[in-house]
This record gives sequence, structure tokens and C-alpha cells, in this order.
Amino acid sequence: MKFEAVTIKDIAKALGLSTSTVSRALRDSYEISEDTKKLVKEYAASINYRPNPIALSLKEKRSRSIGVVVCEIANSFFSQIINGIESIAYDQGYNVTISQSHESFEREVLDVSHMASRSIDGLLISVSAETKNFEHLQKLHAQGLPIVFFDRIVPDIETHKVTTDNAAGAHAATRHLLENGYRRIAHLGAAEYMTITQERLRGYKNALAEKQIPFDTSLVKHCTHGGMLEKEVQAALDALLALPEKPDAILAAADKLTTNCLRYLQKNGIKVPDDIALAGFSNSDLTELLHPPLTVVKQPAFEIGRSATEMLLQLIEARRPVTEFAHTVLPAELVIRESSLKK
Amino acid sequence: MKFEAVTIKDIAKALGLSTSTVSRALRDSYEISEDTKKLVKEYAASINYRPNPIALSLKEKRSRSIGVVVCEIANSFFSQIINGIESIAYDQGYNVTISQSHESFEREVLDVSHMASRSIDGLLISVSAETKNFEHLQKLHAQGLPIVFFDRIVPDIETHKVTTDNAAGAHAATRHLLENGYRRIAHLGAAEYMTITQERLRGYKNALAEKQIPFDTSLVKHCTHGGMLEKEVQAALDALLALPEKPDAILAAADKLTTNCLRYLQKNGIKVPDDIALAGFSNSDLTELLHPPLTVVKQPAFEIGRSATEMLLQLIEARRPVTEFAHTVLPAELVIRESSLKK
DNA sequence: ATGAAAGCGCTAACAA
DNA sequence: TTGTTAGCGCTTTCAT
Repeated sequence: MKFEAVTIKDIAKALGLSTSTVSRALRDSYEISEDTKKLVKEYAASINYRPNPIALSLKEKRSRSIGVVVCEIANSFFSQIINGIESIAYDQGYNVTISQSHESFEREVLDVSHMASRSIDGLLISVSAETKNFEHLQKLHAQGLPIVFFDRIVPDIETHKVTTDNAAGAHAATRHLLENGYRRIAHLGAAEYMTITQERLRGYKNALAEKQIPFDTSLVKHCTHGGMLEKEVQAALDALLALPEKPDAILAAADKLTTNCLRYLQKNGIKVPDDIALAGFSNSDLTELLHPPLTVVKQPAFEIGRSATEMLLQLIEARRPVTEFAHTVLPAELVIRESSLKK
Repeated sequence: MKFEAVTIKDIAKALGLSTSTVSRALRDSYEISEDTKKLVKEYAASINYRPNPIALSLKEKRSRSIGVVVCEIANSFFSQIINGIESIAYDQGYNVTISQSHESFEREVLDVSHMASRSIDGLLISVSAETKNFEHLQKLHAQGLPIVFFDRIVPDIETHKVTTDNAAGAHAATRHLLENGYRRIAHLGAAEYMTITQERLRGYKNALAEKQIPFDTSLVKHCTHGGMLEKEVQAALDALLALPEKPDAILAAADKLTTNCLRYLQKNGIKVPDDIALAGFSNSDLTELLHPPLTVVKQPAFEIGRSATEMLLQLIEARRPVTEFAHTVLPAELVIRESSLKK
């Protein structure tokens, strides 16, 4: 489709027809005779004609492509989500353009503006860990760009949202730890202001409350970069382990947090679960092979991707402005393994 | 950029100028007076004007976007490559569109044709494990679409290529196993016809030859889907372990192969490295946390992505047809851990 | 049943 | 210095 790019005009010239006749013939218009249709179609096929999608986009004012912004592709949770997104988008003839924020607000703003100016028809986004200001999204949304939030949502913007039942996931994991005899459970969370962080913390607190365990602020640490930086996890754990009354278990509330937590413990020769138990959110398919096999809260990533995409396409293809928005909450799954077993 | 989409025409009308003057003013043309430029620019900024990239693409006959086809995003090796690709492309103002073949030939052909018809300016591709027929790529290449192959390359198509020194990587790992006293080293490879499979097998053979260990065909197994399917790995290992003389070590020649191999061994209660040693290609950042920590051949994924993208952009932006092609071979790194230590 | 022409947003050759 | 116009590839009235 590069150098010689066949156009409708070429076909018209070769066949001694007008471009409009060719166009109509190709689209099977009723006003074109069967003979002409056949002639045009066969010739088009023979020279491998492909309509130029850019010209089409210009005309139709839509690009049939959707943008996806996530913090990291190299994170199982997000790559699984992307698989879900693709599975739907592709079938519907939509292209998927992916951008990573690497948890940087600045980068996210750039990504989003780049995408918007690239004429995407809609946006799927899970905001970066640094994002506290949502103007860039608010503006686009106000301008009419269909947006669906997933995972890390923006509560203030009225549109479809898809999340995991984070509170329930954290709750189940915490209760599980409690039931296994752990009492001083530390909570390692991502950036404080993120919705997912708050929800997971809430689930943790509720589980404690149910067992009448007092909530101890000193057991809660936050890593602003969601565990991306090994040293922030290190700092948090250093602090936790320096506590007069050390925790006997850790609930890590994000993928990187969980694995980097394990990394820290291994490096420091701390046995899991003997010295300290560990459970955490993770979607990696290697968690069962870790040392020890990790108890994880697994999110329905593929489903999140599918669901968000379905919603977005619905928004994009809506005839009239949509005013009713759904917030789909999908269940998390607690997978119990050795890292959190009985004291 | 949706509903109200400001165009140059709007600006022209509002300011009582012609569209061409506006266009030139925005692009800082020397033929426009400073006053007019200022006027236009300020007004454009005030109403948040953004040039329509689709119209630009149509005119310039380029989309400033490149296509990437890999088998799986959820594979660390490829997600790291994509990070490398993005790091370059983004800076140069190129968009990256990613597609996954999921190791299916059919899907790859679809992906590629979809991308080509989407008017990408160039293609970065690592072919699927099923791909033995390269017509779909050959055709595009012949038509003038710039293509750069990485990792799983197509030798017959003359263009830039970037790979890891697969033979050297496999060689180093095999030698390491030999030096640690292992003598019956099995080789678990991906699809036989793939270049990477052959190269890695070659490195393995050479290392054996250097130590005068006879090459034993029965110790070599291939998994056509590159380890994606757990059961193909299972079948291969079942066969290996049923051998009259069992292997005492395994060299797995692909990411999924390595981890699924470990999965199999763990499931079957086979101790690593006591019962059997394991080393393999992997780029996961969790390999050091596995049970046991895995000895891996790590590919310079980020660099592969960078390098391939630089080459592609060079091809895209070349003034004259490029006739000299480079094949960049980057070194792999052997990371020695417990899974392959002394017998 | 087919063709001519306008227009999507933008740039650039040509005029003025 | 600014305006007019044509054209990128395609669809779609409006003529014929």
C-alpha cells in the first residue's frame, strides 16, 4: 500500500468509468448494473485494490481506532486487559493504539493529547499513579470524546467505568490471613489518593473490624509509584520491620508491590510465611512458581478489558448522547497458596 | 477534538483571512507578516485549534504511525521490546500500533493486512511460531512498505534485521551446565523451522562438541507453539523423562518454555537442580524469585526494540531507496542462579 | 445506469 | 504579503 497505491481513480481510468461508478460498484450499490459491478470488482481484485482508510476517515470523521492508556504493558494485569480489549475491538473492525504512562502524570497528559490529536474515536484509560489532576481528561470528555475508565478510575468524570471489586478482594485476603492466625497484618498500598488504593484499604479495614482487631495506622505504608521503584518498597518495608511490634503478615495491594515485597523479603533472608506471611494483588502467571508460592488476589483482567471495550464501542456508536452510565464491578479471586498459610 | 473540531476554515472565517494564510501563519511561513502570524496563532490557541492529523496524512501520504506485530504482549520479552520501540518512536513523533498474532499464522496474516490497509508507514514484526509461509510479508515488502524484522526474522526478505546472538546465548548456557557436571542435557526448543530455534540448537550443539559430548537426538524436543500450550511442554517432558537414560539437565530455548518447564517439574515433584537442572531463555523479572531461582539467558529486549525502530525510521525517512541492509546482532546475557548449580 | 462535482481539512503552486 | 485554486482518495448528492 505504499509506492504504487492503487486508487479508485486508477480503476476508473483503466475501465473507462467514472470514479463514482467505481465507488458505487465496489460498495454494491443498487444503481449499478450487475455487469459493471462484476467488471469493477474483478479488476479491483486483480490489481489488489484496497480502499485508503485515511481518505475514509477524513470523510466519515472517524478513524475506527481506539486509544488505550495504561501505566505499563509489561505488567501482567495490564497486558491481560489489553488482550481483552483487542479481542473485542478487533472483531468490530477497530484498531487499538496503545500508550504507556509509566506512572508519570506528565507522560499521561502527553499520551492523551497525542492520541486525541490523532483522532481516535474513543479512549480507554487507567490513570497513572501520579495523576491527581484530571483536567486533561475532563476537557476531552467535555469536548465529546467517548471515554471509559477501567481499574484506576476518575470518579468525578461521568462516564462508563469498569473496576474490580477491590474492597472485596482485599477483604477476602485479609480475612484469610486472620483466619490463619495472623494478627498484625501490614498493608502496603499504592499512592494514597488512588481509588484502588482506598478501596483496597477499606476492604482490609473492614476485615480487621469484623475480627475486632484494632486498626493500626503504623501498619499502613504507601508507595507512590505503585511499587515500580524497588527502593520505595524497600523504604516502606524497612519502616515496617523497624516497628517495635513487627507485623506478622503483609497484604500488598498492587502487582509490583507484591512481587517487590517478596523480592525484599528474600533478599533480607526473611522467611515467608514463617517469619512473615505475604498475600497480595497480582495477575502474574508465575506466582504459583515463586518461592514460596504466593497467595494472590487475582483480578479478572481479560474481562475488564472486554467489558470496558464493549462499553466504549457502545458509546462511540451511540446515535444519541448517552446520559446513563454504568459502573461495572467485577469480582476478584483469592488464590490461596503457601505464602499465607498457618502460623 | 470531536464534536466541535475547530478547523483552519473556522479560523479564516473568524479572522477574515483565507485558509492558506492561516495555514501558512500557523506553520510560520516567511511570507506571512509578523502581525498576521501573531493574530492567527493567538486566536488558534485561544480556541484550542489542533490540526487534523487525518487530513494531513491524506495529503502527505504518510500516517506517522508504525505497526508492531508480536505473538504476545503478555510475554516479558516482547513487552520489553515494545518499551524500546515506544521510547524511540514517540520521540520522533510516531505513533505505535500494536497487534498480537498469538502465535497463529492466520491471525498474523490478518494483523498484517489490517495494518497495511490502515496505512502504517512501516512495520516491525517478529513472526508467529506458525509462520512458514512469508508471502504476506513478501508482497508488502515488494510493494515498498518498509519492514524491519526482529527476533524471529525472515531470512529470505532483504531488509534490516535485529536479533539476539541466540547461538552464543545457548552456547553459554550449555557450557555452564557442562561445567557444572551435567552431561545429559536435554534441549527443549520452539518450532523447528524458526530461525531462533535453529540458532539456539546450534549453540547447544557447539557447546557439546567442544566438550566431546556426543549429540543425542533423543534429547531434543520441540514445542510447536513455543511453550504457549502447557500440554505440549508436558508431552515433551514426559517423553524426555521416559527415556532409558534420563537427562540430568534441561536447556529451554524460549521464555514460555522455560517457565512451563519449571511448572511441570514442580507439579511432578521433581527437584531442581537436584533431580534435574534447568536453564532457559527468559526475560521475566521474576525469575530470580522462583523456586529455585532460575538460571536464564536474558535477551537485550529493550535494545532490540530501540534498534529495530531506529532502523525502521531510517528506512521510512530515507530519501532514496535503501539497498544496503544491516543485521544487528545483540549479545545475550547469562544470569547464573541456583537452578543450574553443581550436581 | 452512469457521470459530474462538491466536500471532508489541509498544503502548496500559482496569482495578484 | 495575501488570496485563489487544485488536489490528496473517497462518498454522495444532483444531473443526465
